Amino acid sequence: MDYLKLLNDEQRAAVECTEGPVMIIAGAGSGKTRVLTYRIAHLMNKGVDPFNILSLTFTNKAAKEMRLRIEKVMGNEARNIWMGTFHSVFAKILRVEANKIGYPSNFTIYDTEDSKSLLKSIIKELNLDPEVYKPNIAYNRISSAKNNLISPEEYKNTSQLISDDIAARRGELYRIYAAYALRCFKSGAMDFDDLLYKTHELMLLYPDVLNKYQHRFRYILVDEYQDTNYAQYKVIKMLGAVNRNVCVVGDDAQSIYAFRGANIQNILNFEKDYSELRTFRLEQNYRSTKTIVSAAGSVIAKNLQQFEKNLWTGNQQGDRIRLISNISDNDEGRFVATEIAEKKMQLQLKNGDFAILYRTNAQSRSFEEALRRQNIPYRVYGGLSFYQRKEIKDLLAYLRLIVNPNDEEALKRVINYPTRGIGKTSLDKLFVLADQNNTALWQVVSNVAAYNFGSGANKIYEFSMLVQGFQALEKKMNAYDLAAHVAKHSGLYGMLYADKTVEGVSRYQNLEELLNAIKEFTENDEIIEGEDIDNDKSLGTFLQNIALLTDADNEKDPENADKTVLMTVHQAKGLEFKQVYIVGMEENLFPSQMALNSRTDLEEERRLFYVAITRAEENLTISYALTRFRHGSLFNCEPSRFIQEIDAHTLEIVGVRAPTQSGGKDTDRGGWNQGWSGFRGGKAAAAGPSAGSTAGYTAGGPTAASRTAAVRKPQPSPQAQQLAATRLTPEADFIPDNTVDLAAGMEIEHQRFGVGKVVSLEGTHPDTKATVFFQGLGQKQILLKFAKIKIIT
DNA sequence: ATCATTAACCTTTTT
DNA sequence: GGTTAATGAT
Repeated sequence: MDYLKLLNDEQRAAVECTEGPVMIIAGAGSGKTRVLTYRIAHLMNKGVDPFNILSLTFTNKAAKEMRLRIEKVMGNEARNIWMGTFHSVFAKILRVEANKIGYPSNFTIYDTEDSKSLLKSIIKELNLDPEVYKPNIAYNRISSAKNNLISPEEYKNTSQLISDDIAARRGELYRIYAAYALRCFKSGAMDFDDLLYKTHELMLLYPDVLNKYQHRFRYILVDEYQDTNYAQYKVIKMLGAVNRNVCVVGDDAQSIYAFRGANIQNILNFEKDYSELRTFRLEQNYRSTKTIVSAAGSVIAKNLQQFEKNLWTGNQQGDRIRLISNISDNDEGRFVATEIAEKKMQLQLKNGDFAILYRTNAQSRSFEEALRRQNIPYRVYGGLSFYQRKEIKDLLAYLRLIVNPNDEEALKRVINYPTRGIGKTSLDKLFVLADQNNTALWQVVSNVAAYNFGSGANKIYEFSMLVQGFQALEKKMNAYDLAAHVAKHSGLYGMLYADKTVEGVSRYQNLEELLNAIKEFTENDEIIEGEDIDNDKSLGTFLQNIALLTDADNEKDPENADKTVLMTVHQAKGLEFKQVYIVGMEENLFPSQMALNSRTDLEEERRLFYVAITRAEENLTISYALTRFRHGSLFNCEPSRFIQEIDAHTLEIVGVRAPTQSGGKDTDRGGWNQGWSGFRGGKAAAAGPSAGSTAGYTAGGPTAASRTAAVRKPQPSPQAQQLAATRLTPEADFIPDNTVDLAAGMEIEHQRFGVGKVVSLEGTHPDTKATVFFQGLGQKQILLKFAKIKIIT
C-alpha cells in the first residue's frame, strides 16, 4: 500500500500510531479527512476487523464521504465499519437494546417540529402562559439539559438551573421538562437529544451492555471532536475505557457549535482522561494561498481562548482579499452575480468553483435573483429538507402510526387529515379521556366504544379501523406496497391529485418521490452494515433511517452538477471552493446581534468567520451592504468589526461601488448619497458607536466606506425612510407597466422572476390573477395589483 | 367543523 | 418578506 507515501511526516505519524489514545489537532485544510481515512485503512491492513472499528462524525455528509473514500482504498470490506453520525450509530444501538430501558425497539424519532408541537400541548395542559413559556425556549432549555446529561429530577434539584429559570420568570420550566420526558416515553418516542442521552443511560445502567460494546468497538475514531457535547464526550469515554484506542480529530479554532451544546473543554478533558495520550498537530495547509492563510491567522489571533498553533502553507502568495462595499443588499447580490459571470468568462471557471457564504439563510434571496438574471445555475443549501415538507410528513405520520401507534404526534397530525369530521372538540375530548384514564391517546382511539365518548365516536371508530387495517397489512406487504396502499386509502393521494394548482402538483410529485424512495429502499439490498437488524426491509427500518436525514442532497442527481453554491458558513464547514464570497459582513449580522453580549459568543462568531475565510482556495472576496432589508423594513448597516481584524497587508479595499444599474442611473449618484446617508436605521442606531467605529481602517487611508459612514445625520421620519427605501431598491429603474390590458399569450418581464409568458388570467380588475410561465421556474400565479410587471410584447 | 382572513413571529447556526 | 398560528364567518 503506497498511501503512506501520500502523507507528510506528521500525517504519516498520526496514521501509523494506531494503538492507544491519540489526539490530532488538524488545522483548516491540513488533510484531516485524508488522515482519518488512511488511518482506518491502515488499521484494516494491520489486520483489525472492520466490525471492530467505530467511526463517528457529525454530519451524514461527512460519514458518507469518508465511507466512499475508504471503500476506494479498501474495497467492500470497508462497508463493515461502524460508521455514521453520533445520532445514527447511537440510534442503531438503542434499537437493539431499547426494551432494557422500557422503549419498544421500533421507537419513533421525533424531529424538532414534533418536539415543539408536543411542548406546545404540554404548556397548554399545564395552564402556563404561552406568552412566557414558548415552545422554542422550552425546547432549547430541555435540549441543553439533556446534552449535559441532566435528568428531569436533577434539573428540579439543581438550584442553579431553577434560579436561572426564576430569574427569566420561567420558574415552572422543570415541570415542562418532566412532563415532556414522560410523554415522549409513553409515546415510545425519542427526540434527537434522547438518542445521546438514552445511550448514556443505557451504558450506565447496564454494565453488561456497555461491556459488549466496549469489546465490539476496539478502535474508536471521532471527527470534529471540538463539536462534541458533554453527552457525546461521556459516551465515547465509556466506550473507550477498556481498549483505550480512541482517536479524536479536531480543531478548536473551528468550533462553531457551542450554541447548541458543543464544549471545547472536551479537548482539554481528553488530555486529562488519558495520561498516555499522543498528540499530533497538522499545521500545513494544502488548500489556500499564503494570503488567505495569513488573513485567517490574523483574525483568529484576536481570540483569547485558543490553543497555540501555527498554520502555514507552501502554496503561492495569491491575490489580495478584496473588500467591497455596496449601497444595498440587492446591489450586493448584483455585484457578486455580475462578477461571477465575468470571472467565469475570463478565467474559464465552472459554476461550481464559486461559493457565496452568508451568516443566515435569509440572506440568499438577493443572490438568487441576481444569479438568475445572469443565467448562472446555482444551488441553495438549507431551508427545509425533503423530509420536512408537509405532504411528506403527512404520509410519514401514517406510516409511523402503523409501526408505533402510541406515536402521539403522528396521531395528532393525521387523525383529521384528510378531514374526516374529527375536529377540535373531539380531539380535546380524546385528550381528556386519555389523561383521566392515564393511558396513551391511541388506547382511547382504538377503544372508543369502551369510553363514554358521545357523538363523534363512530368517526373515531372508523379512523381507528383504517389504521388497524393498515397495521394488519404490515406483515403481508413490503414497505413500498404498504406505503402506496396507505397513500391511496388514507385519502392523501386523492386529495393531492385533485389539487391542480402549481403547488398542488408539486406536492403530488413529492409524494410520488417519497414512494420512489421507499421502493428503492425495499429493492436495494446492497445496504451494508453487518448488524443483523440492518438487512431488514421493514417499514420500521425505513422510518428509522430517514428520521436522521436532514440533508436531502442527491449528489447523483445530474441536476445538481456544476452549480454555484449558496450556503451558510456553518454548512460550508469542511468544504472548499476556488472562489469564495463572504457576504453580508456587517455588524449585527456577522457577528450576529445575538452574540454581542458575551466574549464567549463573540469568539464563536470569530471562529465562524475563520471557518469562512479558510474555505477559499484561490480568491476571497468579502462584501457588505450599507443598507439592508430585514423583516421587511430597511436598516442601515455598518461594516463588521471583524473586517478591521484582518491583516491590512492581505486586503485590498475597493470601497463604495456605484450602484449596478442596467439603465445607467449612475448620473445621480450624488443624489443617492444624499438620499441614504441622511438617515439611520433603528437597529444600526441602537447598536451604539456608528460614525467613529469604521474610521479606523488600517489599510490605505480613509476609504469611501469610512468617509460615508462618518457623515450620518439624525434620523428622519419613518415615511422618509420608506421613501428612501423605494428609491434605493435596485429595482428603482424598474418602471412597471399598467397591466389592465394584459392578455393570455403576452410576454412580460417580472421584477423578480424575469421573462415569462402569460398562460391565463382569472378574476376581474383590480383583482386579476395571472398564471405566467417563467423559463426555468415553471408556472407562477401572480396578483397583478401587487406584481411589478413590464409588458414586452 | 371548516374555510378564509388576519395577526404574529421570525432570523443564528443542525442532528 | 414570507410563512404559520390564532381568530372570525359560514
